[in-house]
Amino acid sequence: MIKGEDAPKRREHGLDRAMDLMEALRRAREPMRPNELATLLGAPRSSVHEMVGRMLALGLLDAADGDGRVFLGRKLYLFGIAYLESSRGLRLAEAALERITAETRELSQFCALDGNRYVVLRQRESARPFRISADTGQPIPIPQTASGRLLVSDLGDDEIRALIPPEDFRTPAGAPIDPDGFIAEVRAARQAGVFSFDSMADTFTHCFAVPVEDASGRVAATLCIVAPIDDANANRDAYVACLKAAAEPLHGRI
Amino acid sequence: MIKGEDAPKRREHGLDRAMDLMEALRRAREPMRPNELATLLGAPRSSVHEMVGRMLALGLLDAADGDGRVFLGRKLYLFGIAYLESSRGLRLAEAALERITAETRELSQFCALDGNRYVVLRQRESARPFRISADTGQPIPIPQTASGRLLVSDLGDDEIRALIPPEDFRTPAGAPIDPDGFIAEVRAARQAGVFSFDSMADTFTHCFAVPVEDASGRVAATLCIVAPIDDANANRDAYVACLKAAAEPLHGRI
DNA sequence: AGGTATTGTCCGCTATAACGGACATGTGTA
DNA sequence: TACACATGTCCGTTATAGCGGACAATACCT
Repeated sequence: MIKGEDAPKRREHGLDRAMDLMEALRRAREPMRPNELATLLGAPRSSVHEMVGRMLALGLLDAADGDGRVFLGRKLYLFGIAYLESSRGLRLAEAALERITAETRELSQFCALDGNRYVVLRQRESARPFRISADTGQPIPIPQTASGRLLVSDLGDDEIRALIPPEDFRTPAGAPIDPDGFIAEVRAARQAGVFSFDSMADTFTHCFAVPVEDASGRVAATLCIVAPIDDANANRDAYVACLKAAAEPLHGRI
Repeated sequence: MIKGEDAPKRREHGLDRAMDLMEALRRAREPMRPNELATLLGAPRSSVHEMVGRMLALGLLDAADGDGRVFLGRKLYLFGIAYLESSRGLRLAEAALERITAETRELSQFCALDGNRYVVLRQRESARPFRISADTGQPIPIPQTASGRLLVSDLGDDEIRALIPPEDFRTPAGAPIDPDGFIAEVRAARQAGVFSFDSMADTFTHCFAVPVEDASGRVAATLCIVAPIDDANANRDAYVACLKAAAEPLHGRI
């Protein structure tokens, strides 16, 4: 199973290359030139040019601006809509979020892992005057999130260390996060069925997260509340109870 | 440019095959087995099996249910979100829809072509008690829609006939639509800068559509209002004026 | 203007991915 | 039970897609 160290001229499969291109554009969050993509990925320029051309023809990429820059295409948006409308998990989650925000008046989120990063799949914004919001779908280092403690809790210590890139053990501000302490929090969170802490993204919010289990009992997603710190302190028990109650009908149905 | 008629054992490129699979699943709107997909597409079973396996590993497809059925994967949803958040056209359209529905209290839509079909890309629902809604992203035969008259209006007569499949010249109920009459409506709609008719999808709504032009002056999308027939009759001029005003800032920016 | 760097295009080579067909397994029916 | 059919897996063959490198065109400095 272990491959040789000296990569002896691997020739990449087209689909993998296409995937790399789309992921690179998603991370960049802005259009790029074929050559930029090639250098960023360390891929042959000619291959990237040909692949970009083919993806443009299919609508997987769209031409941006006047020059040669490209970005994710409209086809991907249409596929995304189809996924959204046909995913039982997301439909159930939507109902759960509605219920949570209706009851608590706080921002609620449905989150999962995307590879080795955390992402918000759906969120329900509160009707508060000062609205707390976040970017849906944006990959975030796992250790920076409350949900992250739960989403990796089915893995062993070594698996967790192998999954999370070392550079992700840092706060948004750049301060290091201790892997041992993180893993300790992971174990405690899974045990308690909840994790909460003051957000690392700002200084005025507190995040609660509870697990949503799949049919085999593994943590497949989380439900979260992001609340102003004062609210969080005042309503901690009610918020946690609300989250757990909302997660109940989702277990085994994700 | 013209290929030989007798397809002499064409071997399909992997990316095209993957695209065919995803499109088939999108049209089916439900999970399918690899074999179903193979027979539906007329593709080799072994190739489809291998491709499905690779796409599952990449997250482009997800396993559905317990058995071997697959559907569009979460990755596609995440790409769709990235497109949505980075598309200037959709952002502008969102603002236009908000304005239209705020002013008219009617359902407004932003539409475009997806290949040879019409799709709703974004919509803004009215706050009416009897809400009129439609499925976003679902491909619909061009002749069944008011927007369709505008979206093909940059093509010549022959190009229009070549683009639209013969079976699409039918109402949802199955009644035939005359291609010549359709093309006449196309020309009149482009001339007037608006098209409206009673919806073919039901018996109680009326649809208005105005074009949104790209930088080269071609119709790249449409803005629409779907209203109860009585409202449409009572407010025709105001609705058309509202649509044209909302479309104005979008021209050349799509 | 001259020179350097960057980007897009073209083309032959070859590793390999799509294919076809055989095999194995499971499922429903007579 | 036996048969027919559908589905997943494996493997050798061969068309071809990804690669590397050369070339051309353009932009950006000095």
